[in-house]
Amino acid sequence: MKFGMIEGMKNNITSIDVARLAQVSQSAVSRTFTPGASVAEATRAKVLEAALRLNYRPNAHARSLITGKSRIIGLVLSYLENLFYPAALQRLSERLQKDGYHVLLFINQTSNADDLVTEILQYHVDGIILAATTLSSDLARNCADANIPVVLFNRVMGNSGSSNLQSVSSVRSDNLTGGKEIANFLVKSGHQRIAYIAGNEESSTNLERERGFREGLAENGTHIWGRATGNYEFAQARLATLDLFKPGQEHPDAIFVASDHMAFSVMDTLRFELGLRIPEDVSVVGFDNVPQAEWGAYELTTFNQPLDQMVEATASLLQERLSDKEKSAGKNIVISGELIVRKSVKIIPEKPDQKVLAKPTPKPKIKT
Amino acid sequence: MKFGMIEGMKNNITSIDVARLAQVSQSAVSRTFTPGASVAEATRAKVLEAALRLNYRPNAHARSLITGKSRIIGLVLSYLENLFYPAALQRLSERLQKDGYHVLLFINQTSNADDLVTEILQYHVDGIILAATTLSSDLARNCADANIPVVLFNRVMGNSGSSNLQSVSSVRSDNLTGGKEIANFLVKSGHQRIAYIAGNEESSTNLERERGFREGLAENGTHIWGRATGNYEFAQARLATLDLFKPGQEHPDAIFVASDHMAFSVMDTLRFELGLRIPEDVSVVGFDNVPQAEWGAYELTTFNQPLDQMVEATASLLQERLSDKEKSAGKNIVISGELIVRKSVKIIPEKPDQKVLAKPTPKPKIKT
DNA sequence: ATGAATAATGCATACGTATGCTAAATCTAA
DNA sequence: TTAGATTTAGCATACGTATGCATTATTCAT
Repeated sequence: MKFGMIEGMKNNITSIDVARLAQVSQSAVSRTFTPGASVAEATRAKVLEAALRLNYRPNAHARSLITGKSRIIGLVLSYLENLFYPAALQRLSERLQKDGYHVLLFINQTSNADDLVTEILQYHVDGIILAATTLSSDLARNCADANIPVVLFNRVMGNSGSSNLQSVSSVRSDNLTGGKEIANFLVKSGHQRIAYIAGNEESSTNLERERGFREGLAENGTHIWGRATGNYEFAQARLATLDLFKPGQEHPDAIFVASDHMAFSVMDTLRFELGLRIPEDVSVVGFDNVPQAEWGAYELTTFNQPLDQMVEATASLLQERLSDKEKSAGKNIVISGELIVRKSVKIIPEKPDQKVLAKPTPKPKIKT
Repeated sequence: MKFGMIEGMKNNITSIDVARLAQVSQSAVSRTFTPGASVAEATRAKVLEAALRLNYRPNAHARSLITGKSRIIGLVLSYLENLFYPAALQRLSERLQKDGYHVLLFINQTSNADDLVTEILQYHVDGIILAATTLSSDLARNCADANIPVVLFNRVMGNSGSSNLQSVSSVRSDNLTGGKEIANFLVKSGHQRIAYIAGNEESSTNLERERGFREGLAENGTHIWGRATGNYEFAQARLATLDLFKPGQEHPDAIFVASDHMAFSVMDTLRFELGLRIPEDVSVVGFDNVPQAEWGAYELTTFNQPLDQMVEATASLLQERLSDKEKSAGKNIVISGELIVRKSVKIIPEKPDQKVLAKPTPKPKIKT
């Protein structure tokens, strides 16, 4: 191999190099690469040719130093095992790229969100999306001070501490209604012993889904028959199932599992460890409607979180904050979803001789 | 809301502000935040306190402008449906964070890799990881010129064009041996009509796996009985399966599917559309060993790609290139995996009266 | 105590770009 | 053609930090 700096080989080509070659000022080069700037078509052409020849690309760091905008969005995730998040990540990424933004990704399986956000702030990101993670009120204040818009994706800010932070927005689906509709559906389809397997007890998603579920059951004159916690994890969901199906005692005839990801674990456990049939022996309902839910092995009835709409809302929310500057306050956007009926729930025909439910509830039809 | 700049409210706190408050020079502040720099403990303390009070964080852009290092790694992915990639992403991200690097994520489902790398280069990333994507030789040259190390993850550079680029490394598992071992296993366990469902025809993973598979079969005196393409996609894998199992004709008794993700689709199709039992009627083998493979619904026999080792190798490779500067040439690292036997393959007892292998291959029905 | 060696500090500059301002060039309307 | 309006080009500066160099403070051995 030849020695280092061979003719024409320069490591960092700057706008000055291009300017020299194109016989123009550095300003002209800059303006050529700044949309909307005032450059004559002729010089623009000269610059572009020189840039092409030298293989020049503007230095994003220098640019953001001047403009104060990095066109980077910080994205924080907790885990990716649950396919809902890879799907969300992919769409968010593509959506932001379309707007000319780039994604600085952080996964805080181990470390906590606060430290990460601190690191993110060093890059002077234009905005932050927190998915599957919450942030402390301290951090929220920091972001507010730095005037960086924050969007919680699929979470809301706990009212612990200052939830009055108007720089924090959120996008989520209508977990409350989701829980309620599932309750309705299970009761109407004739189930009597309805259990709940919870996700992370502190997460807003779990709280809302469970509350909606309880309210829905109450409206039908019944209540949760059994409950266990799966913490949104596959392995724990199995244990929760075993807990609800201890041998020698009566078991649930339906389970609402707080996420599809856990529901798959529950279904596997029911079928292959406990030898039960779904839906003949037990009905299972999930939440999220991840791609796997429609796979033949599961055919899971679940509540759809409209990912595209959620992503779109998140991106628009960011855009709005980024243009309006101080203007818009933090919004909490709720996207309504819908029940997707597949084959994991048994429709129990109403036997006339059998007191099925609270009052009459005449039609065990399916509601969408 | 009150007017803009209230007392003590400053948008961008710089090292100069900290210096002023701490009664030291800007240099002292810089050195305090530069590991290994020469600062007295006393001044360091003063600086840290002032920084804390002002909530100061060094500006990463300004820093990289000076140092020429951004501590950012560009990571390019194609798709995330296949759980192998989310898993890889998560581990890569955590591993790089541990080394103080941050991940700029690009997903090029739609756009092509070349444009993306162009964008990445604007951020003067310290390195690039390409997973589930190849890059053109043009791009490789660009990166080489900019002296940016590139690592292909789970891919090798096609020999199209200049594969002599010594700035491009690669990390992959031993696909060849994997294919071979699977062939061996299927033959030894008594299968006669062994089919292959391919991934993306041009991908190095598919080429290597298929080649190993063919060689393995050849060593056992047999060959591929049927073949179809699933292009690494769930829906296409179903069509490939239907193609191999056209009604009224003999069908395979074993299928090697080029990825677990496709294998799930194949299994669902076999069971729920074609009414076949696994492994009694058909055996299925996958490749990757994604988490789902051990789920009760599938229990998929597959070849394990040791993710942790691959990630570790990738990170070390980058580190090596980043420190040694010009030194190290591009390496191609191959990590050996191993067959994970679960329940999706039937072990057919050797019947004495039946010539099992080598010669006969009684019915040359469909040939690919 | 004293000179030598070392550590700590500050000054000034450079990184690569965007942009306000001024001067020059070009265009428009009589 | 010419004055005025408009577009374009260049100059100079600022963004926030790291770092070489010179200077001063501190340590250490003798």
